Amino acid sequence: MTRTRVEQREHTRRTLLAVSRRLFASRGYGAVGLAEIVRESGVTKGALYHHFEGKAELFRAVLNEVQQEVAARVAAAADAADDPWSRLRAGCAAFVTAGADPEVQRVMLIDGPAVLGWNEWRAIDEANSARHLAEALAELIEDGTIPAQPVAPLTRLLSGAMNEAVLWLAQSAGPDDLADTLAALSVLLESLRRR
Amino acid sequence: MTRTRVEQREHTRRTLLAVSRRLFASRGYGAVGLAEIVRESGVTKGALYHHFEGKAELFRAVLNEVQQEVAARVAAAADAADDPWSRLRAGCAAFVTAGADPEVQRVMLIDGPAVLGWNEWRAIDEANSARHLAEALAELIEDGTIPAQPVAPLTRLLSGAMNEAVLWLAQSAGPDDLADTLAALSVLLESLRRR
DNA sequence: CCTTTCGCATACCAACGGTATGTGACGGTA
DNA sequence: TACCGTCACATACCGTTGGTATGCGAAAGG
Repeated sequence: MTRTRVEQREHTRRTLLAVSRRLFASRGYGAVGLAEIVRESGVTKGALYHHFEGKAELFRAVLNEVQQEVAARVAAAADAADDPWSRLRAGCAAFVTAGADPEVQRVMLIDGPAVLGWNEWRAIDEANSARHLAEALAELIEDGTIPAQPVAPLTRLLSGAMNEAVLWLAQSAGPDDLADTLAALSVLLESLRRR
Repeated sequence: MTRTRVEQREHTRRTLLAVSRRLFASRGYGAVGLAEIVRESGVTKGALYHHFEGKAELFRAVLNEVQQEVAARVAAAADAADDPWSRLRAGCAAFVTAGADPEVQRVMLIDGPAVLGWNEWRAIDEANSARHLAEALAELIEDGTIPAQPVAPLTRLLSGAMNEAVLWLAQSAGPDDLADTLAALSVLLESLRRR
């Protein structure tokens, strides 16, 4: 059980991240105290502040982790498709299904903007999952599938629509809600195509 | 300056609401302490807890106030139009412009879901501004302008898109961004029309 | 081995949200 | 108008929280 220093360091850091991620996701940022995090992590506050600058910084690390996982799932789904239009549709569907995880929602969509501020949140979002959406749209504009227009506003509209859809689906519990939402989203996406 | 009891009560309550609204909007819910609120209001914590059950309840009252103002602006714009389709478009445009106020954004769109939870936030949103959107869409579905489909998912998609658009516009600062966003939104809305 | 570094524990603090209790003025009643 | 109950609010206090300063023991480097 004797570890090297880098091993021990990484172990503690990962434990803190995993525990705080679970607690933040289940009860929200404000309702979780540092005391509980360090208790369940088996360390003390000294360890926490040795790895992170504070509670907000710890949350930022958790958010980054969640964002990267979602981005990976979106990217994987998009890469499986071959033409640009299929990539957009597959990526959007993957995002909506990935957001079904309640852990993702609370951290990424609810507390994220409130804790870090909307600007920082958007920067993280843009650097991960939303980037794929922007790239897909840019590609479709370049090849003429979508009429020429600024990419940023369109990206934000669609990103916001999907974020809200994910949150709504999480507690609507209707069996057809997912299908209905994806159908409505399809209509919106389809409308972008040049006819 | 001698007031009756109900006058005094209403005066204190309004002052607390106005001060906390300004502070919550400018620096966010978490960064504002009750001490500062009561100091700038010229009262003590006893007064605050006499009018509100706690900090979250005070925030809820502020959010309700903001929501009702936005809803009033949306309703006014929608009522000015005569046909259902114009009402939808006018209401959407009014919402986006009403959201330009930074006070509205931080309270209504950022801190709202995080402080009260998404379910409560959505209930307040639904009872105010989002209700007009749902009603307009239902009307358009009934008269056949929009193909028959569940109203709720569509409402959430469009509401989310506009919420995000408002937040993005607040700090993009580009002169054409508002026009571009409204144009992209128009395309999305137009796509719903039965052709 | 001896020293430095570093990962973390311990002890502590200021500030915060929240509560219990006191108080003085208003408002109805005789 | 004297009285008294109610009510709007002030005062004083408490437990918890995020955050910090310092101490310590084991691993790395020579």
